[in-house]
Amino acid sequence: MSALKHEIYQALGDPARLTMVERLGEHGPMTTLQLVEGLGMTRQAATKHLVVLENVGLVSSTIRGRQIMRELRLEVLGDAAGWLSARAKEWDRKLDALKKFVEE
Amino acid sequence: MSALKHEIYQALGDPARLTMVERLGEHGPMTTLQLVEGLGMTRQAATKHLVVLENVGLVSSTIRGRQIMRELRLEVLGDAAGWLSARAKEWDRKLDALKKFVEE
DNA sequence: AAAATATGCAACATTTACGTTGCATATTGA
DNA sequence: TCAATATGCAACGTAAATGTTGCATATTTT
Repeated sequence: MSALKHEIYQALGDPARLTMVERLGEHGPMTTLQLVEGLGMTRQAATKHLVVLENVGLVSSTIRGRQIMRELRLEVLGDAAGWLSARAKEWDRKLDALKKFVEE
Repeated sequence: MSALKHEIYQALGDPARLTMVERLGEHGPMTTLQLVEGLGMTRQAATKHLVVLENVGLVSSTIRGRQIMRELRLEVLGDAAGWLSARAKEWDRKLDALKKFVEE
């Protein structure tokens, strides 16, 4: 599932979802019930968040018997991070050049 | 105005706001009216988006007579980009180690 | 087979986000 | 001074996001 740029950041822009992403990054694949722990919400609410993350490609799911393992897709996260970093650097150069131009 | 991590991504997670950030990065400081051009919304709507960007520190404003110059704060954007990149790399190592451990 | 576990799905309530219209205010330029 | 420009502020409407409850289904485990 490929997504527009802003959709990735929108997905990361919710505290519960960012926490889930962090957990998946720190501890590897886990189930809905493991992910919902301590978030202060129901399993159903957590599932909705996971669907959002899945829709933008940040998380993938694999059925394991009666449970579903959710996994962080680092390529997608890496792309989002890379794009932002590249823009920040690019704009830094551009705005610097612009500043010097104005000062002349 | 310092913000929680997810708030920065939430701010970037709207197409109109991301476009504004891109414009400010590409062309330097500009006014509300310049920023709203081509976005297909009223000036008042654009102002609200700019307030969101300002609240998370991504944009700063300076009054210039009857107009307001909006400026991209690259340090803040760089921090957000850096944090995401650092996590992506860190988790890549961790999950790789985890994978090898499981395979044994 | 029965109980426990892990999940899906749908209806619903509440809040937040996004955008509009209308009018007020301040600054600039003719 | 008067018109044009650039903006602020508030009320309002609508749609989307977030969360809940209740019940159904599928898979272990005992």
